[in-house]
Amino acid sequence: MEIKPTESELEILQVIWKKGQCSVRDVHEELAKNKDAGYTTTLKLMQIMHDKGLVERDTTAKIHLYKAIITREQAQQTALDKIISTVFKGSTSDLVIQALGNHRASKDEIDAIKNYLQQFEGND
Amino acid sequence: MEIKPTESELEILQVIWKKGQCSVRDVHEELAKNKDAGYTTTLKLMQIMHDKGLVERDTTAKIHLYKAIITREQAQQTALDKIISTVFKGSTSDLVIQALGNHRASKDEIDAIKNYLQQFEGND
DNA sequence: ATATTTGTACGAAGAAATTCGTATAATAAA
DNA sequence: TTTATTATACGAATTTCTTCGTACAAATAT
Repeated sequence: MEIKPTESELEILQVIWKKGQCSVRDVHEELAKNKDAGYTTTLKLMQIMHDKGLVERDTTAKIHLYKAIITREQAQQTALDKIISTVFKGSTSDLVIQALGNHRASKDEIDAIKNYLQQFEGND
Repeated sequence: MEIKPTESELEILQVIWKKGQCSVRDVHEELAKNKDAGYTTTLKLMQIMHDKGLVERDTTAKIHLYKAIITREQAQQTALDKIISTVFKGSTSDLVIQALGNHRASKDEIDAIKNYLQQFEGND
């Protein structure tokens, strides 16, 4: 089964991931800070996401509450796989180096990565 | 000005980046290895890419030759920026760690990255 | 010279994603 | 209780992306 949220779906998932559980209004108001689209647009998108199985919802109350089914990690992996194959010639290290180079990672970020790499010491 | 090639445009750009300069047939035959779409589909896409300013072309001969305007690095950066902001909460190190963790980077790749990180030693 | 092949141009169908208007039910306020 | 507000449902218009058919020009082969 494919899990490839569209652009708009991703914006919505971000809000849900952050807040954990949301009504359509919760999501819409969060989106409205950066974007302007009608309330029913957000509603419709969330209904479609439900149809697709990206979110589940509790409809016991009048205000339906949505939760993510797909995890942030899954979405991250899907997104990574896609760009590694489409723009990075399949090379993970190219991606990593480009990411570090142009985003001017902070010292903390660099440290986190160095630290992470430690575990590969002598593993060959 | 926005530069956001679509999925299909990216497939075409990959071929052009690799070969440097291509006719529609060059691109189409390369794509045909993994996909099957008609020749005129590729042609049309490349014409649209020209309209959008993703590629330039030399029309002096009957067979038009296309070159990329947008570089692979630009496309990489755009793609990275997008996913870092949409799925990685803005955190480059999260992306790097996820990339290294799940793609089982080879020893060479890990070494390349460690090596790259050397340059940040004592830089703070 | 004529037919075939190989190329571009381009309109338009098809598919997917996004947006919105209107209907209608439930709750809250007057 | 009537009115206003706040929900969901859902059809349908719009937009963007993809695909292809047809027309026609140029080069090549017969």
